[in-house]
Amino acid sequence: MPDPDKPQQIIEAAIRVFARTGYYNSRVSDIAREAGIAAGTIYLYFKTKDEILVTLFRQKMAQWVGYLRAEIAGEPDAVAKIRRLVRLHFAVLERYPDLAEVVQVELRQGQKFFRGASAQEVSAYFELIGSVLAEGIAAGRFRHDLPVKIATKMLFGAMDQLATSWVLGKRGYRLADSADEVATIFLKGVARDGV
Amino acid sequence: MPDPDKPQQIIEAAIRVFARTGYYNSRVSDIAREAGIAAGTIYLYFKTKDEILVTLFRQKMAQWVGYLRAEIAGEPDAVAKIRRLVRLHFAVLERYPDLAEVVQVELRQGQKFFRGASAQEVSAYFELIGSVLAEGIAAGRFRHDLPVKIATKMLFGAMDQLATSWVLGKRGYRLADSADEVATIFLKGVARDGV
Amino acid sequence: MPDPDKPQQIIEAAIRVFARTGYYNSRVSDIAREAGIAAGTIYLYFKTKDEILVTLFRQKMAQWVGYLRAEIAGEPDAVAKIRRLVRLHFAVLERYPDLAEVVQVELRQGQKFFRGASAQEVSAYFELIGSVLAEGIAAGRFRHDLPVKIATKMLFGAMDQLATSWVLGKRGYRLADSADEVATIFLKGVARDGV
Amino acid sequence: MPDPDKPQQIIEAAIRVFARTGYYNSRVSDIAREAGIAAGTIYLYFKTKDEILVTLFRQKMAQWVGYLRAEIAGEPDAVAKIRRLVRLHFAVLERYPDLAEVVQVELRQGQKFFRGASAQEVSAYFELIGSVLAEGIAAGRFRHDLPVKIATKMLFGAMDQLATSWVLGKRGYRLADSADEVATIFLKGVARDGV
DNA sequence: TATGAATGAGCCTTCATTCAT
DNA sequence: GATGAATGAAGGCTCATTCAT
Repeated sequence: MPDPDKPQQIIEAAIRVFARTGYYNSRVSDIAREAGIAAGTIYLYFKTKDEILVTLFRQKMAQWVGYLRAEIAGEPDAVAKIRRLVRLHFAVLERYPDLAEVVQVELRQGQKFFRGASAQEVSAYFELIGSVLAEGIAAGRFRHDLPVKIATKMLFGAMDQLATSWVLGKRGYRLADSADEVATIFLKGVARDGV
Repeated sequence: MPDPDKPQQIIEAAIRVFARTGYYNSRVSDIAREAGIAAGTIYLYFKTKDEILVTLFRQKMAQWVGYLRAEIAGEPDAVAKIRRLVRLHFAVLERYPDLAEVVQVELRQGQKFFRGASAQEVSAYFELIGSVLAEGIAAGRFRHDLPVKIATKMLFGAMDQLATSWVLGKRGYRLADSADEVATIFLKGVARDGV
Repeated sequence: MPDPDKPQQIIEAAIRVFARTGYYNSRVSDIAREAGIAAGTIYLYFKTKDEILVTLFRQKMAQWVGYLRAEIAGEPDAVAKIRRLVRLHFAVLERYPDLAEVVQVELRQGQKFFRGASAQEVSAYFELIGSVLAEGIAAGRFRHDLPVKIATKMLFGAMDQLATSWVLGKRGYRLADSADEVATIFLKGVARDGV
Repeated sequence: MPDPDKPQQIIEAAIRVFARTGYYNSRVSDIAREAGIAAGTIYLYFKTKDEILVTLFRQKMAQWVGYLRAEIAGEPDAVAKIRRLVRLHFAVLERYPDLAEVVQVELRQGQKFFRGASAQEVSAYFELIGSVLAEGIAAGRFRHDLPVKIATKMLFGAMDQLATSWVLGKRGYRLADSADEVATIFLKGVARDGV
């Protein structure tokens, strides 16, 4: 009977290993050792080394977006939702540092990711942000002529850069402390005039 | 006598090759072929493949930041400088697509870059933005309590994400068209209340 | 208690698999799947993959030679026996194409076969032919100074080559149609002068 | 400058290694060691391990057939040509034992050879034999209704089997000693009645 | 300085075999 | 006996780097 936990264990091990040495500098056998299994075992669950990375990213991104979506649903309006979303974005990264490392730094390799298999998962995040912005426009909280796509990418990029700097700065401070400021600046930037 | 042009030719060739296949999937011999020289010749000018990438990034970042600094110096105030900076950031990427490809997508590999040899060059860009923000605060155009570091990263991240999306979207539209909107949203976000 | 049919089922499955992909390109798990059992089960009946092949060859060769011996026994003289033997040789191959594939093409790998474990079974075939030739010499049908060993190998080689060509030609014609001609040419070649 | 001898050296080394351990049991690094070069060097001249084997076979077969064709051309008639051909066939194998080993035993693996890339080279040999038989028929030395294709395969198979037995018997006798007997039996078998 | 053939360490992947269930 | 998940040794191939010319 195939162990239903193995793939997950391998993915978690891969996150730790990739976070430590980077995808291209990690050997499959490193992942195996980290997972406490034999190298060959990995191939019972993943066809290639690449597939581990793609699966890892898709799964984590999907979980993440799903989690964010559920959490912000309870907020009363678009402004509160954006504030919550930024706070959660940072909180997740702070809670799962290895994951943050992989997502922020390692996954930025052309071809394989945003451009490839995982484009869909990233779009889901964009769509989540976009829908909140649209809600805010409809509610008159944001500029009625706000270019949603641009604003979406700006917010994502802003959060992403804060996170990247934090990761590269070896997490020497609390990322969450920046959340409110980031939200404030962004919200002011997209606010309806006179509000 | 060392040919003073060779290293530059190699770097330009490397940009094209990395843009096409990515750093890890590019062979030194590919760069050599692209540069019209023999593989061994590269080692007369660079100690390792890594060094090509680091040199490339440092040089281009330094040029870029120098160029931006010079260009925005002529602008009358911080607001105009930010607008100009965003426009130029996008214009450069649009003008040198291979460079954009490398900088936006390929260079996001941990260890080797932001975290390592090139941290300094990225900081220079951050400092440029930061100084403009400080100027704006001093001039009363931006919030007097603006957290400069956070705002700096937000602007950089926003531009970066717009650029990345554009590169990954195979440049199917004019990146420059977004410049003014990006600047507008950001400027509004950091503006002094009541201005 | 060991299932007495299992080894045979494995052998029959192996014949089909080897015929399809060749010995070295067949996996033990392929044989298992073909036999409808688990891979591990094979090791209850065979010590190694090699052993399957050796057992297969020995068994089939022994059966084959036994069958031929019995069949030709009823023929009145050496000439009729040779004719019958050639016809049967071809008929068997035509009837069991997978077996033909394995014997003709796959088993020709040095070390493991003629030279090794199966030498005996092949010799048995040679001895059968040799004994018919001797009978023919004694009966004055074949040259009294016929070099029996050479003639034996010639007949075997001739049949073998016809069969191999037929297998490699994807059996696009009736092999049995050549039987009489082969027998005729051979018999004329070894006949006593003036007969 | 690519060494024009390297591929040939590799082929000759491969013949010795394959003769010793068989194709599937030989490692590329074994061939390299035998050739006195590094393993990687082989890949400068051959794309895959398979390609070595195919190239080897094609080249040697072509040389062999070319040599036989040239040599028998000087013989006065078809009968003399067949005698010469058999003698030479055996002589070549006796002179190049490693080649004999590879050709006789190792190359008999389905898929890859007779059936694949080398079919053409084997056919060339068949055609050579066939043309001599046709010549003999035209000259009235062989049966006018001789089935040339069958007879061709018979002669090839006969020679081949003699050679195989000799190789497998570790060459404990002189193969050439059988040449005349083989030729005699075959020639008698195909001779025109009453000649 | 320039070349590019040669090197050989390194790694992904396969698969025969084992063994706990 | 039967299973099939797990093992881990093995090997083909790549490619950064070297060095004789």
